[in-house]
Amino acid sequence: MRPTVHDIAEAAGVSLATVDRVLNRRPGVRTQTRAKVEDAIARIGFIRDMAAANLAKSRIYPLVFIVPQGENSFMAGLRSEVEAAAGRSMQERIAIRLIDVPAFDAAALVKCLESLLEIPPAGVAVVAVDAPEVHAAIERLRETGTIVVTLVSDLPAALRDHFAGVDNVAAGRTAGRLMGRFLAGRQGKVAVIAGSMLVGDHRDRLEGFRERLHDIAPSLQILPVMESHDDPNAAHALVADTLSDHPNLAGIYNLGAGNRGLVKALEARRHAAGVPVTIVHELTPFTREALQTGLIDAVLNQDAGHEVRSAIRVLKARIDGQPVVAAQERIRIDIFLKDNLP
Amino acid sequence: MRPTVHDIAEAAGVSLATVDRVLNRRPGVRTQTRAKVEDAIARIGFIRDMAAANLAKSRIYPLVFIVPQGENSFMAGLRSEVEAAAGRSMQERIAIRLIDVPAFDAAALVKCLESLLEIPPAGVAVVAVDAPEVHAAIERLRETGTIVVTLVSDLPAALRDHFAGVDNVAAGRTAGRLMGRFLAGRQGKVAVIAGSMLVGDHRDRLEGFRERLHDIAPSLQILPVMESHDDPNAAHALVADTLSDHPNLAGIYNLGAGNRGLVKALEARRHAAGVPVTIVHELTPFTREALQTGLIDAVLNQDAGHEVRSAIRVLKARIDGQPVVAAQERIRIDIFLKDNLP
DNA sequence: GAGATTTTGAGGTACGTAAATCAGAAATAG
DNA sequence: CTATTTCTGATTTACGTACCTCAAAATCTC
Repeated sequence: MRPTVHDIAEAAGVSLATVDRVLNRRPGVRTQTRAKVEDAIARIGFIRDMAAANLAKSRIYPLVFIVPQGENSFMAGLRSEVEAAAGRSMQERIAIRLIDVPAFDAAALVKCLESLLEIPPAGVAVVAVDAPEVHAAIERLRETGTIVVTLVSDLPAALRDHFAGVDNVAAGRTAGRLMGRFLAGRQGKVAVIAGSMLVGDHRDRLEGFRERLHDIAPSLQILPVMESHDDPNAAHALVADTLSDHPNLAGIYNLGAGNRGLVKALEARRHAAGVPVTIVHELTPFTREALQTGLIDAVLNQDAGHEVRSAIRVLKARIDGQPVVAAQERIRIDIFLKDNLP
Repeated sequence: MRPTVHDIAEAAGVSLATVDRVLNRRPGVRTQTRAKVEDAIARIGFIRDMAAANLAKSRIYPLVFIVPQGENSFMAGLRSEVEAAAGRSMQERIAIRLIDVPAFDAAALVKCLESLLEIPPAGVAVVAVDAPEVHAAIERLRETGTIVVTLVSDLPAALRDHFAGVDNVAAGRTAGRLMGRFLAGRQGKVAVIAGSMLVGDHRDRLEGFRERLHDIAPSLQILPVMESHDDPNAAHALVADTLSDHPNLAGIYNLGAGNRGLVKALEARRHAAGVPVTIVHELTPFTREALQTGLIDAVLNQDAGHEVRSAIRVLKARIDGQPVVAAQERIRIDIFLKDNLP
């Protein structure tokens, strides 16, 4: 039988009340006695039954998810995953509040974070904007004891408790390798579209892509990076223009959102000779369709559902001071081809 | 506040005892009364607090994992994931028994399944061998109320409650596409090595590979399939022979295990001109190393840890008659290149 | 309509932990 | 050596569900 708090009390030769004081970090225990109890806990291998503890506390974990507003499919998917998780809140003893903030807006994010200071939730998951004022706001929040995990977009590691997202440099390298291999030995030009070079993720992806493509296929020439601001219309214009400027374009890499526009521009040239190898990020209804019809060659994806569920698991664990199954919480860079679509 | 059993009693105008009889399918309730209670449950949206229920029952879920013996790294990894999960059994209220059976041996598997009939566990996860006698044994086991999920290798859907593994036809197609794209427009021969054509997974992968490679790169010629019986030494011999018979071999696809031998054979030719494009299955220390050094071009992988954890989650849910988050339980076909290694 | 049978109610204990109260013991200060 | 403060023990209630017993009520049988 698994040891209980009573067994600790017996093993340590103290009362249940004292064990409780130690376990729940309540004051009024001498260091000596505390050590005795902690020793007993280690000796008999006590593991707190979290289910029973939560029952006794009638605890719910108040969690806040802060997600950028905006039309793009990935963020919409992320939001709906958060909502789905909120729907399971009863069973999981969590209470999720989803807050929308304007995208790429550090000031708005700071304001949102500050509003949490009044009644700090137990945990916060935030799609971070990497700016000094945001750093400061998160620091203040964490000082209240709130656990903070970054979602999709990271901050320097010291500022948050965990990151639920992918390694974007590696994602860029992966895109670079695929581009290089798919264009095996060919010469030509490759267009790169970013959302905004002010965003960390996009910078990381570009860095990785450049590095790897240069390694593998030095004969390919990367055109100057264009910025779509994650807007489908802008992406459409950029791609259409590039395609008419460079009829023999070898490849296109869109490391931001706005794939809807990109696909539209490609579609217009569907039957032209020499369609460029196209690699994009995030599996959405549009990219899925384009992958299936062959307009897009590969989609690199981060699974928003996994990210949300992982963030929740990690938040709960960290709030309870419990360990995390690291391998389970690593978000992978999925490569989707037409054949391994989920 | 979330509704409790007391709320049901009140809403239905019956006593707690009756609610309990209905909830736990105990006898002695008139159909009429039962309906009243069930109606109240639906009306107030009662969701049983499983944590409290399990606490009251001091329940543990007795689970059995049946995994093939054998040296290959993938199965060893799978076993160690099961053991890791068993190590968390305290916290998750599960009791896992891990049973080894000889690989690809239907009779041994049947014997093992039959031995479970005496004290049927609540759930069984089995790496299935697809044979009629196995079907029958699993049917008998399920008749006792045991939930059965297949792991890695599937059976016809009607025979099991769930499959925790990947779509192997899709995996084969994915390999075929990668091979075709990496060999863009080249002509030549592609060698395929299977473990055994008697195993469903391997047949599926081959089917998918052939189909897709033929679509994409009809100029490539697939050599007759060789069988390694998942033995590294056999794989080594097969690859070495093939390489000397076909010095200009364009590609190698190993859809079974035994990659250690394959890598060794490739290594011997490392500095020869025209190393073949090599695609294999399952990320192990050997394939990871070979991917890193560039001997292997791509590894298709199924994450054994995910499969085991998913199997456990599904077993627990099915045992309790609870719903499953389908998206969370879909095991993906991971494509690993040198750049997106976890 | 009496007796037998089935169905329902009321109440309790248990699971493992949290959290509180209050009395008593031990340590520290003066 | 008191007076005070700090620690510790004993006990109780609660969380939401399961499961048990015993009695009472309703229904069925002849």
